[in-house]
Amino acid sequence: MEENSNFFKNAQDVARLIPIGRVTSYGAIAKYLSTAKSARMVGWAMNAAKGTDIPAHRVVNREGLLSGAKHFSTPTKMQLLLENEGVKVQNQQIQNFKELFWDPNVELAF
DNA sequence: GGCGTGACTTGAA
DNA sequence: ATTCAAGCCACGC
Repeated sequence: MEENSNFFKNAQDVARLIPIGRVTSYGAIAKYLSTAKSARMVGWAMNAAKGTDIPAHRVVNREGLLSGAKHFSTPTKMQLLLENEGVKVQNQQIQNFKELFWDPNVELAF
């Protein structure tokens, strides 16, 4: 079976729903999937999402830091992608993170 | 098949 | 406020 992991599929699906110029956190997605403690798996799902149409660069940690930037093709790719969407990033930290934060639990409102 | 690691988060001390 | 510990589960060795 290759698609038995709903978690991965859902996480990737949610990530794909992130509006341009917005960002979210692994925990937010994990919590949306009722698995708040499995935030790490979201990161792994993003790892699997690389090379797809999934904007993994819009997913950061809870501090607004581009923790996963080093896993991109280039460490600066993530920041460039975000800035390309109008998101200000400085020193791997998203500016206005609180305003740009896109919470699936709220925006999607279940 | 066990052990360590990891794109994290939360809660307790 | 900061630091420490534990939980989660897939993947590689």
